[in-house]
Amino acid sequence: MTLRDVAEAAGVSEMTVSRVLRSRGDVSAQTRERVFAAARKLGYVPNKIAGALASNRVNLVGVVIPSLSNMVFPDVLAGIGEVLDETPLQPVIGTSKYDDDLEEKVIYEMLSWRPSGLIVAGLEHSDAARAMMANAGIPVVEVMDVDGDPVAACVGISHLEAGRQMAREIAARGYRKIGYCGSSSIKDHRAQKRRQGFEQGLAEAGLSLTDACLYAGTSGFGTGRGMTAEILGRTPDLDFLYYNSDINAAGGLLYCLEKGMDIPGRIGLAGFNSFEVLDGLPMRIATMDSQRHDIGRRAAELIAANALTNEVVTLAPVFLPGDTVR
Amino acid sequence: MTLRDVAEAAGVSEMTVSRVLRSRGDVSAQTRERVFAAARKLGYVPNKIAGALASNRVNLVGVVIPSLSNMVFPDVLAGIGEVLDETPLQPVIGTSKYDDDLEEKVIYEMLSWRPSGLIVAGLEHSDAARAMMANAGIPVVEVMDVDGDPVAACVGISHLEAGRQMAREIAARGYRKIGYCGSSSIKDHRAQKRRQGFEQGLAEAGLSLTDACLYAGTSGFGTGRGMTAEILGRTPDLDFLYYNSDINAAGGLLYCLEKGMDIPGRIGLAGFNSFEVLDGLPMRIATMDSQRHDIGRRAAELIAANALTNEVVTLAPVFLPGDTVR
DNA sequence: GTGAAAGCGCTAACAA
DNA sequence: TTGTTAGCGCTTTCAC
Repeated sequence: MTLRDVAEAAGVSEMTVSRVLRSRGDVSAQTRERVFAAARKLGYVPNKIAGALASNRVNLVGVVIPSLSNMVFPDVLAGIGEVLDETPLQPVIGTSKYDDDLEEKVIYEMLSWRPSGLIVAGLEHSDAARAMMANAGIPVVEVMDVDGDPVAACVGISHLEAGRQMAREIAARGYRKIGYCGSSSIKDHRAQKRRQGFEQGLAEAGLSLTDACLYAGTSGFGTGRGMTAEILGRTPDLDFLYYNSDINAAGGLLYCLEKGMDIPGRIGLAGFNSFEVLDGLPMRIATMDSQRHDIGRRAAELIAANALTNEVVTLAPVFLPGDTVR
Repeated sequence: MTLRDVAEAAGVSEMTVSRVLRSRGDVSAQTRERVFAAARKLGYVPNKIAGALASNRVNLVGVVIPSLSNMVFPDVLAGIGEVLDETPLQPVIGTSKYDDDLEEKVIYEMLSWRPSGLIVAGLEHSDAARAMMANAGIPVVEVMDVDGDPVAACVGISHLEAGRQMAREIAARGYRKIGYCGSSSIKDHRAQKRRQGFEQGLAEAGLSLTDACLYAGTSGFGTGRGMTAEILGRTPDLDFLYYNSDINAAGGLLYCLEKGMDIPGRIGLAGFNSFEVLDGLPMRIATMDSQRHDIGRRAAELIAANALTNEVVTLAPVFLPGDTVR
């Protein structure tokens, strides 16, 4: 089923069919109707492969993220989608599973489709991936994080600063024996930066981390619960726990409540990300809104504007005290 | 940057370059090296658009799901990804936002790229969408649900039967005043089928639904909490609550525990889906594993095998009693 | 083992 | 307003 078939059925040239189906140029209402009728009758679906090759235009935007299971990324995608819905552009998602080599392959695959733009999560990539992004000749935006050396445009928050700010909030509230619960994966660059900023912030307040508990695997209530049990078992006099994610913090919260601990008096808790699903826990967890929806929007806006810039857009995360800090 | 550039740099024909880069046919080791070197030096990225047009092969599999925010679908995608990772095929995701017209457009867009297969969630589609799927000429698989009239191959569970089975389990455990909490959206076909099956199952046990509470919007702890407060406020003597989703059930669980209710004695709770993140709640919620990971795998296997069949694969959901039923 | 010619289905550019 | 021509970058096919 090709344009030619439709053209024959409608008794016009292929070019006229092409014009009608793309609403380009002037075509008489009568011809247009005949073409539409023929296309509909034949169930014609245009071949974008051929169209893209001929026009040298591909209305796709590659989006490379580590994972879809981490609730952070669907929110970024939602922001991207909102903006691209107003344009002819369509996002195409690829996942890197937190693996730089796989990310490189995914980026390569995407670029081989000659998309109109590329959005990649994070600033840490293989040299080859960085080279591809730099030479892609299309708008490329690195998202989520601004602490590093972007190859291209960049939209995100400073996770270092987010950690530092959290430390300041905690210190100002008089917590002194502070523990950290997070991922042991060095691949989780942003969580590592938050922890680093957090420790810096504590140092600036004359404090330091008393204990830390790390896990391998996925975040979850069970994970948060387990880490909390472990760290409090080891260091019972901690008066604050900072978690890499709200999900883990929620597990910790449930654990502490079950143990009858006074929150936020005896112990305070804070997480990161601000997930809407969690509204409805016994207490609202102190957290920081990571602005991921806006990050998606801003990145998509740069792509939609065909901006070949290297500008860095730094958004400010917002501290939400909730109920788990004094 | 085209094949021609690489060919010139390597001093061979375009055809030889093409063969080397696709590892097709016999090329001398020496020539192959020269070509690789040239390609690497130039940073050549093949143009899949042109390749696809010439070879009439597109190694993409379209996957159309309602939403990425609903944790159900990332699990299905993970199953699909696992299988396709063993093949040259790549999934491309599109979302319909629970809108039949949008779904139709997304399917149309996908088919216009001439993918090697198509996976679509659900059995309810516009007539045009059904026609496209029937005439796509590629393997098409409808997933999640088997209660209905598939156009193509189909892999899923019976949500009617899942609801019925849950009703049997509840009735067998002696619960008698039963409430349902779920979505008011008629677009959530599978939840509607579970409810319908649930009511049938209750009827078979000589019972009926005492009350129901519906919400518009997204599921979440807050939503579950709110529905639970409302339905128990209205009908305080309910002894069981069946939720459309574990997420809402979790909110209900937290609410009931706060009110000091005896679970599962005074009241029992059950949800649907079995989400791993929720392991770690104060009690394990009674639920049903929806087999979504396997559904993804089986669907992808049909695509990978290039199966142009209309077979229906019915998987069996598994009842998990947890701690919230007697 | 390598190359030349033709053409995939469409659109840009120009002609009528 | 409509049609004609050329060609996008690759792969298929066939020749050497």
